[in-house]
Amino acid sequence: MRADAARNRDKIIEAARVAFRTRGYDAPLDDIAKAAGVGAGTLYRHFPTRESLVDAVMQAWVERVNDAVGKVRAEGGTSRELLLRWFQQYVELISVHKGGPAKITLAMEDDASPMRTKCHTLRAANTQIIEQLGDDLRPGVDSLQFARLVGGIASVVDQGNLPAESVGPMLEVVVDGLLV
Amino acid sequence: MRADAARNRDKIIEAARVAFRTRGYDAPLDDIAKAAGVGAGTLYRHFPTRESLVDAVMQAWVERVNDAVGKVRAEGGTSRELLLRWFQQYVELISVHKGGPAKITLAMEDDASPMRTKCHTLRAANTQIIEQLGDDLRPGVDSLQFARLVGGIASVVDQGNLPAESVGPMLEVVVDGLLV
DNA sequence: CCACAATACGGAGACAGTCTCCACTTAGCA
DNA sequence: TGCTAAGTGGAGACTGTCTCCGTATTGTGG
Repeated sequence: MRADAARNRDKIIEAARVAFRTRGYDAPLDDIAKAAGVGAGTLYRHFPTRESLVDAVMQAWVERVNDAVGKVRAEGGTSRELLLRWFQQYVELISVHKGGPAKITLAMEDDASPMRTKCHTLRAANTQIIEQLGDDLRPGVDSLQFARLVGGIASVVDQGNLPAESVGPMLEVVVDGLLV
Repeated sequence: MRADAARNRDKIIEAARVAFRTRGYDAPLDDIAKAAGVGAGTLYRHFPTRESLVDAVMQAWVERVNDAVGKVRAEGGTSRELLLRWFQQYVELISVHKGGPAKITLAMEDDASPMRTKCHTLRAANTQIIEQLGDDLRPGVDSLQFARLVGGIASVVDQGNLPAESVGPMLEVVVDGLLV
Protein backbone atom coordinates (compact mmCIF):
# COMPACT_ATOMS: atom_id res chain seq x y z
CA MET A 1 0.00 0.00 0.00
CA ARG A 2 1.27 3.45 -0.88
CA ALA A 3 2.17 5.76 1.99
CA ASP A 4 -0.59 8.26 1.22
CA ALA A 5 -3.14 5.46 1.04
CA ALA A 6 -2.11 4.19 4.45
CA ARG A 7 -2.40 7.70 5.84
CA ASN A 8 -5.90 8.07 4.50
CA ARG A 9 -6.88 4.68 5.83
CA ASP A 10 -5.83 5.76 9.30
CA LYS A 11 -7.68 9.05 9.03
CA ILE A 12 -10.84 7.20 8.05
CA ILE A 13 -10.57 4.75 10.93
CA GLU A 14 -10.07 7.56 13.40
CA ALA A 15 -13.07 9.49 12.07
CA ALA A 16 -15.15 6.33 12.15
CA ARG A 17 -14.18 5.59 15.72
CA VAL A 18 -15.46 8.98 16.79
CA ALA A 19 -18.61 8.74 14.67
CA PHE A 20 -19.54 5.26 15.85
CA ARG A 21 -19.13 6.23 19.47
CA THR A 22 -21.16 9.42 19.24
CA ARG A 23 -23.70 8.57 16.57
CA GLY A 24 -23.87 4.79 16.69
CA TYR A 25 -23.19 2.32 13.95
CA ASP A 26 -25.68 4.02 11.64
CA ALA A 27 -23.54 7.08 11.20
CA PRO A 28 -23.63 7.95 7.47
CA LEU A 29 -20.47 6.76 5.77
CA ASP A 30 -20.32 9.83 3.58
CA ASP A 31 -20.17 11.94 6.72
CA ILE A 32 -17.33 9.84 8.06
CA ALA A 33 -15.48 10.33 4.78
CA LYS A 34 -16.02 14.07 5.02
CA ALA A 35 -14.88 14.16 8.64
CA ALA A 36 -11.77 12.26 7.63
CA GLY A 37 -11.15 14.80 4.88
CA VAL A 38 -11.38 12.27 2.07
CA GLY A 39 -13.88 11.57 -0.67
CA ALA A 40 -16.57 8.93 -0.44
CA GLY A 41 -14.83 6.89 -3.09
CA THR A 42 -11.69 6.66 -0.99
CA LEU A 43 -13.65 5.41 1.97
CA TYR A 44 -15.46 2.79 -0.08
CA ARG A 45 -12.26 1.59 -1.69
CA HIS A 46 -10.61 0.98 1.66
CA PHE A 47 -13.76 -0.39 3.27
CA PRO A 48 -16.21 -1.84 0.76
CA THR A 49 -18.83 -2.44 3.43
CA ARG A 50 -19.81 -0.73 6.64
CA GLU A 51 -18.98 -3.93 8.44
CA SER A 52 -15.37 -3.97 7.30
CA LEU A 53 -14.95 -0.46 8.63
CA VAL A 54 -16.44 -1.45 11.95
CA ASP A 55 -14.04 -4.33 12.02
CA ALA A 56 -11.05 -2.07 11.52
CA VAL A 57 -12.21 0.30 14.21
CA MET A 58 -12.46 -2.48 16.75
CA GLN A 59 -8.97 -3.76 16.24
CA ALA A 60 -7.50 -2.55 19.52
CA TRP A 61 -10.33 -4.16 21.33
CA VAL A 62 -8.97 -7.65 20.68
CA GLU A 63 -6.12 -6.98 23.06
CA ARG A 64 -8.52 -5.94 25.77
CA VAL A 65 -10.23 -9.30 25.53
CA ASN A 66 -7.01 -11.20 26.03
CA ASP A 67 -6.12 -9.03 29.00
CA ALA A 68 -9.52 -9.55 30.53
CA VAL A 69 -9.55 -13.31 30.28
CA GLY A 70 -6.10 -13.52 31.82
CA LYS A 71 -7.14 -11.32 34.71
CA VAL A 72 -10.36 -13.21 35.35
CA ARG A 73 -8.56 -16.53 35.37
CA ALA A 74 -5.89 -15.27 37.73
CA GLU A 75 -8.34 -14.08 40.34
CA GLY A 76 -9.36 -17.59 41.41
CA GLY A 77 -12.50 -18.43 43.40
CA THR A 78 -15.20 -21.03 42.82
CA SER A 79 -16.27 -22.06 39.33
CA ARG A 80 -19.46 -20.11 39.80
CA GLU A 81 -17.58 -16.96 40.73
CA LEU A 82 -15.17 -17.44 37.87
CA LEU A 83 -17.89 -17.91 35.30
CA LEU A 84 -19.99 -15.05 36.56
CA ARG A 85 -17.01 -12.72 36.57
CA TRP A 86 -16.09 -13.77 33.08
CA PHE A 87 -19.61 -13.27 31.75
CA GLN A 88 -19.75 -9.81 33.30
CA GLN A 89 -16.49 -9.03 31.55
CA TYR A 90 -17.76 -10.57 28.34
CA VAL A 91 -20.84 -8.39 28.33
CA GLU A 92 -18.75 -5.30 28.97
CA LEU A 93 -16.34 -6.20 26.23
CA ILE A 94 -18.94 -6.68 23.56
CA SER A 95 -20.87 -3.61 24.66
CA VAL A 96 -18.17 -1.02 23.99
CA HIS A 97 -20.24 0.48 21.21
CA LYS A 98 -23.95 0.84 20.84
CA GLY A 99 -25.17 -2.09 18.77
CA GLY A 100 -21.94 -3.98 19.40
CA PRO A 101 -23.41 -6.99 21.22
CA ALA A 102 -25.84 -7.98 18.49
CA LYS A 103 -23.28 -7.33 15.78
CA ILE A 104 -20.61 -9.47 17.38
CA THR A 105 -22.95 -12.25 18.42
CA LEU A 106 -24.38 -12.52 14.94
CA ALA A 107 -20.98 -12.43 13.31
CA MET A 108 -20.14 -15.50 15.42
CA GLU A 109 -22.42 -17.52 13.20
CA ASP A 110 -20.99 -16.30 9.95
CA ASP A 111 -17.58 -17.51 8.87
CA ALA A 112 -17.54 -15.04 6.01
CA SER A 113 -18.00 -12.05 8.28
CA PRO A 114 -15.23 -9.47 8.17
CA MET A 115 -15.40 -9.57 11.96
CA ARG A 116 -14.34 -13.18 12.23
CA THR A 117 -10.97 -12.26 13.73
CA LYS A 118 -12.76 -10.66 16.62
CA CYS A 119 -15.08 -13.62 16.99
CA HIS A 120 -12.23 -16.04 17.11
CA THR A 121 -10.61 -14.00 19.83
CA LEU A 122 -13.76 -14.16 21.88
CA ARG A 123 -14.26 -17.84 21.29
CA ALA A 124 -10.68 -18.54 22.24
CA ALA A 125 -11.24 -16.59 25.44
CA ASN A 126 -14.36 -18.62 26.17
CA THR A 127 -12.41 -21.80 25.56
CA GLN A 128 -9.81 -20.77 28.11
CA ILE A 129 -12.55 -20.29 30.68
CA ILE A 130 -14.15 -23.59 29.75
CA GLU A 131 -10.85 -25.37 30.29
CA GLN A 132 -10.48 -23.86 33.72
CA LEU A 133 -13.99 -24.96 34.66
CA GLY A 134 -13.17 -28.59 33.88
CA ASP A 135 -15.78 -31.02 35.14
CA ASP A 136 -17.93 -28.35 36.75
CA LEU A 137 -19.34 -27.43 33.35
CA ARG A 138 -22.46 -29.06 31.98
CA PRO A 139 -21.29 -31.58 29.39
CA GLY A 140 -21.58 -30.67 25.73
CA VAL A 141 -21.39 -26.92 26.18
CA ASP A 142 -18.85 -25.16 24.00
CA SER A 143 -17.44 -21.72 23.42
CA LEU A 144 -20.05 -20.92 20.81
CA GLN A 145 -22.89 -21.64 23.18
CA PHE A 146 -21.28 -19.33 25.70
CA ALA A 147 -21.22 -16.67 23.03
CA ARG A 148 -24.84 -17.14 22.10
CA LEU A 149 -26.23 -17.26 25.60
CA VAL A 150 -24.34 -14.29 26.92
CA GLY A 151 -24.49 -12.43 23.62
CA GLY A 152 -28.25 -12.75 23.61
CA ILE A 153 -28.48 -11.17 27.03
CA ALA A 154 -26.05 -8.41 26.17
CA SER A 155 -27.99 -7.62 22.99
CA VAL A 156 -31.26 -7.30 24.82
CA VAL A 157 -29.74 -5.03 27.44
CA ASP A 158 -27.92 -2.93 24.87
CA GLN A 159 -30.74 -2.51 22.41
CA GLY A 160 -33.38 -2.06 25.07
CA ASN A 161 -31.33 0.60 26.85
CA LEU A 162 -31.66 -1.31 30.09
CA PRO A 163 -29.63 -0.29 33.13
CA ALA A 164 -26.35 -2.18 33.42
CA GLU A 165 -27.50 -3.76 36.67
CA SER A 166 -30.13 -5.79 34.89
CA VAL A 167 -27.42 -7.94 33.37
CA GLY A 168 -26.41 -9.52 36.67
CA PRO A 169 -29.57 -11.48 37.50
CA MET A 170 -29.85 -12.83 33.97
CA LEU A 171 -26.25 -13.93 33.95
CA GLU A 172 -26.77 -15.73 37.24
CA VAL A 173 -29.57 -17.73 35.66
CA VAL A 174 -27.36 -18.75 32.80
CA VAL A 175 -24.40 -19.51 35.05
CA ASP A 176 -26.46 -21.74 37.30
CA GLY A 177 -27.80 -23.49 34.25
CA LEU A 178 -24.32 -24.06 32.89
CA LEU A 179 -22.71 -25.55 35.98
CA VAL A 180 -23.44 -29.05 37.19
CA MET B 1 -63.53 5.57 9.85
CA ARG B 2 -65.07 5.87 6.42
CA ALA B 3 -65.86 2.65 4.56
CA ASP B 4 -63.34 3.25 1.79
CA ALA B 5 -60.66 4.02 4.34
CA ALA B 6 -61.30 0.75 6.14
CA ARG B 7 -61.13 -1.09 2.85
CA ASN B 8 -57.79 0.43 2.01
CA ARG B 9 -56.46 -0.28 5.45
CA ASP B 10 -57.25 -3.96 4.97
CA LYS B 11 -55.67 -4.05 1.55
CA ILE B 12 -52.50 -2.55 2.95
CA ILE B 13 -52.32 -5.03 5.79
CA GLU B 14 -52.77 -7.93 3.43
CA ALA B 15 -50.08 -6.67 1.09
CA ALA B 16 -47.77 -6.10 4.05
CA ARG B 17 -48.35 -9.58 5.37
CA VAL B 18 -47.20 -11.04 2.07
CA ALA B 19 -44.28 -8.65 1.73
CA PHE B 20 -42.99 -9.21 5.24
CA ARG B 21 -43.11 -12.93 4.85
CA THR B 22 -41.37 -13.02 1.49
CA ARG B 23 -39.02 -10.07 1.71
CA GLY B 24 -38.57 -9.63 5.45
CA TYR B 25 -39.31 -6.59 7.56
CA ASP B 26 -37.19 -4.36 5.35
CA ALA B 27 -39.59 -4.55 2.45
CA PRO B 28 -39.91 -1.01 1.04
CA LEU B 29 -43.12 0.58 2.25
CA ASP B 30 -43.71 2.28 -1.07
CA ASP B 31 -43.70 -1.15 -2.70
CA ILE B 32 -46.24 -2.40 -0.19
CA ALA B 33 -48.43 0.59 -0.98
CA LYS B 34 -48.13 -0.15 -4.67
CA ALA B 35 -48.94 -3.84 -4.16
CA ALA B 36 -51.98 -2.80 -2.17
CA GLY B 37 -53.03 -0.51 -5.00
CA VAL B 38 -52.90 2.67 -2.92
CA GLY B 39 -50.60 5.67 -2.83
CA ALA B 40 -47.72 6.05 -0.44
CA GLY B 41 -49.57 8.83 1.35
CA THR B 42 -52.46 6.53 2.15
CA LEU B 43 -50.16 3.95 3.64
CA TYR B 44 -48.37 6.52 5.77
CA ARG B 45 -51.61 8.01 6.98
CA HIS B 46 -52.87 4.67 8.23
CA PHE B 47 -49.51 3.55 9.53
CA PRO B 48 -47.22 6.43 10.38
CA THR B 49 -44.33 4.12 11.15
CA ARG B 50 -43.19 0.81 9.81
CA GLU B 51 -43.60 -0.56 13.31
CA SER B 52 -47.27 0.25 13.48
CA LEU B 53 -47.83 -1.64 10.24
CA VAL B 54 -45.95 -4.63 11.57
CA ASP B 55 -48.12 -4.45 14.63
CA ALA B 56 -51.30 -4.58 12.60
CA VAL B 57 -50.06 -7.50 10.56
CA MET B 58 -49.34 -9.51 13.66
CA GLN B 59 -52.76 -9.12 15.17
CA ALA B 60 -53.99 -12.67 14.65
CA TRP B 61 -50.90 -13.91 16.28
CA VAL B 62 -52.05 -12.81 19.71
CA GLU B 63 -54.71 -15.48 19.72
CA ARG B 64 -52.17 -18.15 18.91
CA VAL B 65 -50.22 -17.19 22.01
CA ASN B 66 -53.21 -17.63 24.26
CA ASP B 67 -54.00 -20.99 22.69
CA ALA B 68 -50.44 -22.14 23.13
CA VAL B 69 -50.14 -21.25 26.78
CA GLY B 70 -53.40 -23.02 27.56
CA LYS B 71 -52.26 -26.15 25.78
CA VAL B 72 -48.86 -26.19 27.44
CA ARG B 73 -50.39 -25.80 30.89
CA ALA B 74 -52.93 -28.53 30.27
CA GLU B 75 -50.35 -31.11 29.29
CA GLY B 76 -48.95 -31.52 32.79
CA GLY B 77 -45.56 -33.05 33.65
CA THR B 78 -42.74 -31.82 35.86
CA SER B 79 -41.92 -28.15 36.22
CA ARG B 80 -38.85 -28.69 34.09
CA GLU B 81 -40.90 -30.26 31.30
CA LEU B 82 -43.52 -27.56 31.54
CA LEU B 83 -41.03 -24.76 31.34
CA LEU B 84 -39.05 -26.32 28.53
CA ARG B 85 -42.19 -26.94 26.52
CA TRP B 86 -43.33 -23.39 27.06
CA PHE B 87 -40.01 -21.92 26.04
CA GLN B 88 -39.99 -24.00 22.87
CA GLN B 89 -43.46 -22.67 22.13
CA TYR B 90 -42.39 -19.17 23.01
CA VAL B 91 -39.50 -19.26 20.56
CA GLU B 92 -41.76 -20.58 17.84
CA LEU B 93 -44.34 -17.92 18.51
CA ILE B 94 -41.97 -15.01 18.31
CA SER B 95 -40.18 -16.45 15.28
CA VAL B 96 -43.12 -16.42 12.87
CA HIS B 97 -41.44 -13.78 10.76
CA LYS B 98 -37.81 -13.16 9.99
CA GLY B 99 -36.60 -10.56 12.45
CA GLY B 100 -39.58 -11.14 14.70
CA PRO B 101 -37.73 -12.30 17.81
CA ALA B 102 -35.50 -9.28 18.14
CA LYS B 103 -38.35 -6.92 17.30
CA ILE B 104 -40.67 -8.34 19.90
CA THR B 105 -38.02 -8.72 22.57
CA LEU B 106 -36.93 -5.14 22.15
CA ALA B 107 -40.47 -3.82 22.15
CA MET B 108 -40.85 -5.45 25.56
CA GLU B 109 -38.64 -2.75 27.00
CA ASP B 110 -40.47 0.14 25.44
CA ASP B 111 -43.85 1.13 26.77
CA ALA B 112 -44.36 3.52 23.90
CA SER B 113 -43.95 0.83 21.28
CA PRO B 114 -46.92 0.28 18.99
CA MET B 115 -46.37 -3.41 19.65
CA ARG B 116 -47.10 -3.17 23.32
CA THR B 117 -50.38 -5.08 22.98
CA LYS B 118 -48.44 -8.04 21.70
CA CYS B 119 -45.87 -7.71 24.43
CA HIS B 120 -48.50 -7.65 27.11
CA THR B 121 -50.02 -10.80 25.68
CA LEU B 122 -46.68 -12.53 25.87
CA ARG B 123 -45.95 -11.30 29.35
CA ALA B 124 -49.36 -12.40 30.53
CA ALA B 125 -48.68 -15.83 29.08
CA ASN B 126 -45.35 -15.94 30.88
CA THR B 127 -47.07 -14.97 34.10
CA GLN B 128 -49.49 -17.86 33.77
CA ILE B 129 -46.57 -20.25 33.43
CA ILE B 130 -44.81 -18.65 36.38
CA GLU B 131 -47.88 -19.15 38.53
CA GLN B 132 -48.06 -22.78 37.61
CA LEU B 133 -44.40 -23.25 38.52
CA GLY B 134 -45.00 -21.95 42.04
CA ASP B 135 -42.08 -22.56 44.40
CA ASP B 136 -40.02 -24.43 41.83
CA LEU B 137 -39.00 -21.13 40.26
CA ARG B 138 -35.92 -19.25 41.35
CA PRO B 139 -37.14 -16.36 43.52
CA GLY B 140 -37.24 -12.91 42.00
CA VAL B 141 -37.69 -14.00 38.39
CA ASP B 142 -40.56 -12.35 36.56
CA SER B 143 -42.30 -12.48 33.20
CA LEU B 144 -40.00 -9.83 31.75
CA GLN B 145 -36.90 -11.82 32.59
CA PHE B 146 -38.45 -14.80 30.87
CA ALA B 147 -38.98 -12.66 27.83
CA ARG B 148 -35.43 -11.36 27.82
CA LEU B 149 -33.72 -14.68 28.36
CA VAL B 150 -35.71 -16.62 25.82
CA GLY B 151 -36.01 -13.68 23.45
CA GLY B 152 -32.24 -13.31 23.43
CA ILE B 153 -31.82 -16.92 22.39
CA ALA B 154 -34.53 -16.72 19.77
CA SER B 155 -32.97 -13.59 18.30
CA VAL B 156 -29.58 -15.18 17.97
CA VAL B 157 -31.04 -18.25 16.30
CA ASP B 158 -33.23 -16.21 14.00
CA GLN B 159 -30.69 -13.64 12.94
CA GLY B 160 -27.87 -16.14 12.68
CA ASN B 161 -29.94 -18.49 10.53
CA LEU B 162 -29.16 -21.33 12.91
CA PRO B 163 -30.97 -24.64 12.57
CA ALA B 164 -34.05 -24.88 14.78
CA GLU B 165 -32.48 -27.70 16.76
CA SER B 166 -29.86 -25.40 18.19
CA VAL B 167 -32.54 -23.78 20.34
CA GLY B 168 -33.10 -26.83 22.53
CA PRO B 169 -29.74 -27.07 24.29
CA MET B 170 -29.70 -23.35 25.01
CA LEU B 171 -33.18 -23.43 26.43
CA GLU B 172 -32.19 -26.32 28.68
CA VAL B 173 -29.42 -24.23 30.12
CA VAL B 174 -31.80 -21.41 30.88
CA VAL B 175 -34.48 -23.73 32.26
CA ASP B 176 -32.04 -25.40 34.62
CA GLY B 177 -30.84 -22.01 35.74
CA LEU B 178 -34.39 -20.85 36.40
CA LEU B 179 -35.58 -23.76 38.52
CA VAL B 180 -34.45 -24.32 42.10
C1' DC C 1 -82.38 13.34 -3.57
C1' DC C 2 -78.80 16.40 -3.47
C1' DA C 3 -75.39 19.69 -1.91
C1' DC C 4 -71.63 20.32 0.79
C1' DA C 5 -68.54 19.48 4.60
C1' DA C 6 -65.58 16.30 6.23
C1' DT C 7 -62.80 12.74 5.22
C1' DA C 8 -59.70 10.26 2.46
C1' DC C 9 -56.82 9.58 -1.65
C1' DG C 10 -52.49 9.38 -4.46
C1' DG C 11 -48.40 10.35 -6.34
C1' DA C 12 -44.96 13.91 -7.35
C1' DG C 13 -41.12 15.31 -5.33
C1' DA C 14 -38.02 16.75 -1.33
C1' DC C 15 -34.74 14.54 1.34
C1' DA C 16 -31.22 11.31 3.03
C1' DG C 17 -28.07 7.56 2.67
C1' DT C 18 -25.41 4.26 -0.27
C1' DC C 19 -22.31 3.34 -3.64
C1' DT C 20 -20.04 3.81 -8.47
C1' DC C 21 -17.51 5.82 -11.97
C1' DC C 22 -13.87 8.06 -14.03
C1' DA C 23 -11.08 12.22 -15.05
C1' DC C 24 -7.48 13.79 -12.42
C1' DT C 25 -3.41 13.64 -9.10
C1' DT C 26 0.57 11.68 -6.84
C1' DA C 27 4.14 8.50 -5.05
C1' DG C 28 7.98 6.18 -5.92
C1' DC C 29 10.94 3.65 -9.10
C1' DA C 30 14.39 3.42 -13.01
C1' DT D 1 13.35 13.72 -13.93
C1' DG D 2 9.93 11.39 -16.36
C1' DC D 3 6.80 7.64 -16.36
C1' DT D 4 3.17 4.67 -14.71
C1' DA D 5 0.71 2.14 -11.42
C1' DA D 6 -1.70 3.39 -7.52
C1' DG D 7 -4.67 6.33 -5.41
C1' DT D 8 -8.06 10.26 -5.07
C1' DG D 9 -12.53 12.80 -4.67
C1' DG D 10 -16.84 14.22 -5.53
C1' DA D 11 -20.65 14.44 -8.86
C1' DG D 12 -24.42 11.95 -9.56
C1' DA D 13 -27.26 7.57 -10.11
C1' DC D 14 -30.02 4.91 -7.33
C1' DT D 15 -33.03 3.46 -3.54
C1' DG D 16 -36.02 4.05 0.23
C1' DT D 17 -38.62 7.32 3.41
C1' DC D 18 -41.98 10.55 4.15
C1' DT D 19 -44.75 15.02 3.22
C1' DC D 20 -47.69 18.00 0.92
C1' DC D 21 -51.59 19.42 -1.25
C1' DG D 22 -54.83 19.42 -5.26
C1' DT D 23 -58.35 16.14 -6.24
C1' DA D 24 -61.91 12.70 -5.32
C1' DT D 25 -65.21 10.25 -2.47
C1' DT D 26 -68.38 9.59 1.34
C1' DG D 27 -72.36 10.10 3.92
C1' DT D 28 -75.43 13.27 6.20
C1' DG D 29 -78.93 17.05 7.15
C1' DG D 30 -82.20 19.55 4.88
